[in-house]
Amino acid sequence: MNAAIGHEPLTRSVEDYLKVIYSLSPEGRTASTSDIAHRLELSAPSVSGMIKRLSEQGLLEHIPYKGVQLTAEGRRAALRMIRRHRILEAYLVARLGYTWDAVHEEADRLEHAVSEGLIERMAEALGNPDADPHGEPIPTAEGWIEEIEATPLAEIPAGETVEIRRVTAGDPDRLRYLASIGLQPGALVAVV
Amino acid sequence: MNAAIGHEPLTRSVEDYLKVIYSLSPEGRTASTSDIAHRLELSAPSVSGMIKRLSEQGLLEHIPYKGVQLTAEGRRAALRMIRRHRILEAYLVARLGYTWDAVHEEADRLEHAVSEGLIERMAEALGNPDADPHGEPIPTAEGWIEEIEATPLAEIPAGETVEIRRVTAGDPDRLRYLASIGLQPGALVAVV
DNA sequence: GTGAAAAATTAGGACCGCCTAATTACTGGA
DNA sequence: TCCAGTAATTAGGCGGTCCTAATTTTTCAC
Repeated sequence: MNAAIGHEPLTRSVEDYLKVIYSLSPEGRTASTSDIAHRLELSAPSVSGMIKRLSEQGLLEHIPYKGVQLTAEGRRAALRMIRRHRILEAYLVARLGYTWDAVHEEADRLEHAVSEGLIERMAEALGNPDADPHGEPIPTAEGWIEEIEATPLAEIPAGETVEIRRVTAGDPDRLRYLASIGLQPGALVAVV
Repeated sequence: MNAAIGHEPLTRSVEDYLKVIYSLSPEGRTASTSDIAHRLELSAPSVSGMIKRLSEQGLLEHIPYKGVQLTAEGRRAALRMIRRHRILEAYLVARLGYTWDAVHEEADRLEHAVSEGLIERMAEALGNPDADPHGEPIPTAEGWIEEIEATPLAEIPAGETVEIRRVTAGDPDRLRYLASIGLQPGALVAVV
């Protein structure tokens, strides 16, 4: 019945599981119980139990003792959360003076509470950006996400000048340091 | 231990109870179980159970079969939620194009998720407003709330011209109607 | 190929926040 | 004053999400 309107409301927990599983199972690969548990800072049995419920709900496929993969529906829900998260981060930085090291935590809580409508208003207010402050691509409302390709800085030969695409660090201290030396998406750096 | 830092984190449910109890027990009066249940759209036994937990936590005082009243701590928490709610409403209207009939629902969800810091940034971005879009006063961060005095429009004698202070309607349809005839806080109306 | 370590699951329990049904306490009219 | 109606509480349950302890399955090194 709710399938008709697109998606039944998911709990915060479920939303968190889906996001983590999405990021742990790229390209048709599979996420393990213990990796999920580690990322969510939960015990493995808790994750086992949730996996059972989620696969019964059709959000993921589970091969016992092997791993877990999102279904199309699970992936859609995960991308919806990632879109929310990244638009929130972009908005907080652009409009409310947040620094990129501080937005993650705030967005992590807000992403469960904002309505679809508010997210779209925020996106629109920003001119529908396609990346968040860290350079991560923002999925479209339809669930399409750009596969961005970038070469790790470490692999750039000395002497070349390149543009920073994204910064995958998560640690606030590290992010502050990187910002302090100007190492942010869009910056041009010469490798020495 | 958490009392030292001001307040332990409250659950969404608890926050909702405190808000409702605050609004139902003005001036040292008491709120009844059934009124609370009605406002929260919960069963009376659920409310009874929660009241027990909240009074054990020191957030309210309960005289069985008589009613309930917030403690200083409960009142502080309630005012914190009201501040959040009203700043959110003000921000959504001022900065994201919401109309005053649509903000309530959004703020009701966000108020549980925003950080103190975000609320203060929003307030600051708006120049620390002292009322929300409905004219309701916004408590300060310290928990002080303006007692606004206004005369119901119905009590104004015909022929007088007065300024609308606040509009206590909650129904979105009614609010849209009132907005359509210009009946919003700040408007000057002549009573006929 | 086997046995120990690692990973995953099952078993069993707790807490929160809700419910309905049953009971108890209060209140106001005859 | 007493009793009926109303309000509140207690009793007992349930789903969701977490936990620890015990068990099972898999994997890997020898």
